[in-house]
Amino acid sequence: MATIKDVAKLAGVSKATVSRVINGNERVSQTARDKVHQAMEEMDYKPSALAQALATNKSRTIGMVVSDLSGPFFGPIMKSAERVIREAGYQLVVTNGQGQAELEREAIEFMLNRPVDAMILTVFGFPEEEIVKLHQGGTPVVLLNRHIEGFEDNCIYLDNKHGGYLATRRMLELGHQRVAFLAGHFTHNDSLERLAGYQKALAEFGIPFRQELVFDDDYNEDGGRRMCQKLINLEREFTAIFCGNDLIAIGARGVLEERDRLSQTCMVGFDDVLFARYLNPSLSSVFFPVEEMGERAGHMALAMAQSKASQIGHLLQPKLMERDSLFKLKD
Amino acid sequence: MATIKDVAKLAGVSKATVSRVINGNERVSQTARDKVHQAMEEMDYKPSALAQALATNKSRTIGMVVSDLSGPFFGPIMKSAERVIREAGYQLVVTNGQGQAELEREAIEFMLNRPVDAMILTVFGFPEEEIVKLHQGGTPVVLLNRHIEGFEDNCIYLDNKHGGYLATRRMLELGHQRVAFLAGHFTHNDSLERLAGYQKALAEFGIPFRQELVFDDDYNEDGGRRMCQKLINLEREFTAIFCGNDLIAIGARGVLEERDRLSQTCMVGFDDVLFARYLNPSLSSVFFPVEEMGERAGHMALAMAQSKASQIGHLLQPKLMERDSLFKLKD
DNA sequence: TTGTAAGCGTTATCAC
DNA sequence: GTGATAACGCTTACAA
Repeated sequence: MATIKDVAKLAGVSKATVSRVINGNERVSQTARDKVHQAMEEMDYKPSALAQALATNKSRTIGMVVSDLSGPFFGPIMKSAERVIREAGYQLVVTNGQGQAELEREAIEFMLNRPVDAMILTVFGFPEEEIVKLHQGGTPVVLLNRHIEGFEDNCIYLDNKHGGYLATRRMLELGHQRVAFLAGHFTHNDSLERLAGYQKALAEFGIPFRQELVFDDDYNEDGGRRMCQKLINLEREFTAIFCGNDLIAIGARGVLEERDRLSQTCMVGFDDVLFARYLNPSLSSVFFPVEEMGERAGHMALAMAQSKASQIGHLLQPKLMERDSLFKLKD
Repeated sequence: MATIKDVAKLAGVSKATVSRVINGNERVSQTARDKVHQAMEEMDYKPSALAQALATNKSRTIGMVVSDLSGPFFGPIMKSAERVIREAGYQLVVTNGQGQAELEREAIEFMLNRPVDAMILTVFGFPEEEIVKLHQGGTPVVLLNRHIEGFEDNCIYLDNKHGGYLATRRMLELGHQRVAFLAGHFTHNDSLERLAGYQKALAEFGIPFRQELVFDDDYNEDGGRRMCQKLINLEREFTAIFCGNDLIAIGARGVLEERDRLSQTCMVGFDDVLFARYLNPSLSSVFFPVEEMGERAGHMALAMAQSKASQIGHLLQPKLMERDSLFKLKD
């Protein structure tokens, strides 16, 4: 690998001049500039990002910690963030936190030592204070799907309450009076917010909130199965179900089908992951603008990495995607 | 941030000694070692991976280029590779190549300047010679899903022919005689190999190969739709369809359903992505051991990064997942 | 066993 | 405009 020294020698100038040419903006004579360019060309010289980083204390790298490197939810977030970041000449480094505090901490430390110029975090186990401390410690943080008081400027999150409201309202409009809510765990703030939206819609329609129609469990297929089984086994009356996410919906559908109630049960999921539309009957879902979240996260992180101010909105709006699983109450 | 110098001063030793302690294996007196450890603790010292990389010419970083950062296929590959790599104390850097030569080249250059100790590539546009040259240039390359002659030791790929064979054979066993093949583009080697398996099965059953039952198009839902429409519009007789991947299968199913032929058409997809089992009727598919591929890729890249020999298998075996969409020929 | 000093490939501060 | 030269934080001969 050719170094700046080699280029300098070949071009007959000093390293300093070559460096100036590389970094564009300096005052260098046209003749020197030409010689340098030619030499760089000739040697196929590429500056070492490593050495640049050491010298400037800027790595042009953005770190990202996600809860699941695979999976339909984080994929599009990563993808759109990566695009934005790469277009800016930065590089994205992603690691998996798996939603576990320990792994998340390890992932973050890893990136700190690297280092990165900013971090995009989707962490659940990692405590609030530490996130704030991290940011104050000099590594700017963008926090996704989590809302820390006094730290709002660094957070990007969905209007979960409105999402819950949209889904529930639509089912009520369609005549359903008994709408169950199979939430994810209420330790997740998202779940609580969606519950609030659910309640708001009920109130608007003058329907009393029934605690016995609300369940919480894991945010996955098994959780969905368990909640739906309880719902049925306890003989709770219902004609519609609002699910905390699409995986829960999948699990619940399995149970409904076994009990031969699938076609009579109105259902709305959450996130609108890719396969929702492929199911049969297709699943209605509250669309989560994942790509937009990724883009905003990328832009925000870049701005912070360059200590620029940015006017990026913190709140994303959900949208109800109506499909087969939404229909009028049958009697 | 505390540096090695600070630690040395606090511990009352030289930087060299601290460095020796950090890197374990050197001969350092116990007393010195203790003092250093205590000082590191006290200052919460973390060595700069950057400076280490510059000094040693090893970055403890593995780069990966995928064709799609989101999506059900690459997610699990990345996830398992990341786990393996992280457990070894290395870091994975992923970038998106989108299957486009230009982007792929850019992504690779990005990583070269970083630099990375090894690369895992899933690239389609990037030319063979350049891949080999890259490897010989000193950055070890692991190549996924592509098979370059004379470069086999660096490739990990699926036995596509066997996959095509398994799927087709099963449909023939179930009595189907007219099995269509909706492939991805035949510019992909994978497609050609699967075709070979398809033909092998036909031959075994003494059924003549009919070119008019084979179509090629994009490896996605739209491609599947188009191929299936052609198949039907051209009035080709068929009772079973083998699809080049699960997205093609999804597209084809859509068309079949519109024509009211879904329940009578036997179908097998390829890859066995997450949602195949969630479809209704559930989709049979040739399972692609993506996680194993990711793991092997990680191990192989690590071995290469450390110039160790590795005995990692290059060929992965597919498996047929039988679900609702596989059934006996109805008459 | 330990310290000194050179070097990794850049940038940045000075003089000239 | 340009060139020495000292950083940046670490590793690694080589000497002691």
